[in-house]
Amino acid sequence: MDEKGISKAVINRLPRYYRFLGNLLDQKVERISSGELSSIMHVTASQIRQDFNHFGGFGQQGYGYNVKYLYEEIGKILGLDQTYTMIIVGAGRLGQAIANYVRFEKRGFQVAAVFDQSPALIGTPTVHGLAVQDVSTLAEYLSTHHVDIAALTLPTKGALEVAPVLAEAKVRGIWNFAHTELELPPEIVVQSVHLSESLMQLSYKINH
Amino acid sequence: MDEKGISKAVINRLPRYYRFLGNLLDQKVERISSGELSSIMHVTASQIRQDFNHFGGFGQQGYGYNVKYLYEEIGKILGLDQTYTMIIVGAGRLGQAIANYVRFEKRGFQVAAVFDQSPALIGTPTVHGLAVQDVSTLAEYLSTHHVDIAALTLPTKGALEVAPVLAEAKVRGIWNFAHTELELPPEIVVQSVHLSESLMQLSYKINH
DNA sequence: TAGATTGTTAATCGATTAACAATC
DNA sequence: TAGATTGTTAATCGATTAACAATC
Repeated sequence: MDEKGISKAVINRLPRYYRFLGNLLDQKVERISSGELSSIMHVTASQIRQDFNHFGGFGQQGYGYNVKYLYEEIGKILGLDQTYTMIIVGAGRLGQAIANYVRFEKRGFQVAAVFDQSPALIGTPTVHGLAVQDVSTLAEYLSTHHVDIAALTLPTKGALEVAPVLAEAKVRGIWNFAHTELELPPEIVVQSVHLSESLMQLSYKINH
Repeated sequence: MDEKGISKAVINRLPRYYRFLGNLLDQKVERISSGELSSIMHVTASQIRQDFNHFGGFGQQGYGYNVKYLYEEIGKILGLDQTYTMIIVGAGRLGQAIANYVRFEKRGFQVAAVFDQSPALIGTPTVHGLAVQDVSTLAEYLSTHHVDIAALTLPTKGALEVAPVLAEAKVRGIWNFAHTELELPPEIVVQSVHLSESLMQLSYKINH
């Protein structure tokens, strides 16, 4: 299990492998060869074998890969065998969508609190009876509660204000939906989802 | 303007350039060199010059790049000088977020209709008075209205059912938020946003 | 003109694909 | 054992960086 120095390209492919393997599991497929997986996923068999080998041999010569085992191993590499406490900062439609989404889709990510700045939203129950808290009380909340991940579903200005508060509290990761880069100490992981950039890429492809 | 054969890596970077240049414009910056842009964006100056040159010389030796001109040219390359008619299929929280988002954030993308399958949502006014229509009437709608882009903000099963209807109507692009690949004729562009994969990547990074 | 900075070629680096020996 | 398929090395391809001549 030499997981050091795995290239970013490989990591980015892991969730897709995980999704396809999950589908195969649902279809009760027990084993699969790199060649079969290759034709389902439209990538080369060579890449599949190369990718899996970065983490040590998951397969068996002459047999292929055990779907359940491979699925679970990739889940472990991705850290999906653990649980994470998550807060949502920004209780607008996107924040609500993410809160619900994470709750239903993924077991390991537990939404513990939702914050917003708008008086109109504060106190409103959103998901599963979680009341929206005032974002001005965020620092206080963080001083008494452990939080692994904060999802930032609020406008740029708010995100820039909130980022240092989260850094101070040593949150482990930030899932950033705001249209801005966040300047944070290197130990805090930032994963950004720039929806406008995705839409621009779609726009480009439509025209070329 | 030789826009043929531009690598995917370059295209994926264009929206980010566009965002930074937009910020610079807001700050009334008139000109910028690849060196300055390099230090702001944390990429090499060499890459910046290489990227821009794929589309023909935007700059001037000894001077740098004119921010406004460069911003507009990249906008054109991305197709942001045009308008697009868009529909949202799936009127849950994510669909509502996207509908609002696209309306407010980006001028060129006009939301013309919103569809859902749930009786509880149909008829409900969502954004700017757009009533949610029954997804079973989608084919009919498409036969009488021009649609450039469809955003799929509904579960996998629904997305797979709706995709061929959209293909039949020759929608130009699909912005896919469902956790699945869509099998479509090659002339239909698919841009997927897999939120769960993004969250898994965050999870990985937290642990490594 | 001199200084600055691009445009562009060449060198390096990294990622993907091909090939095949190892082995189940 | 023979056939299948991995694990892994070598070859290819593509993308990034470095260097510098062109030129504003």
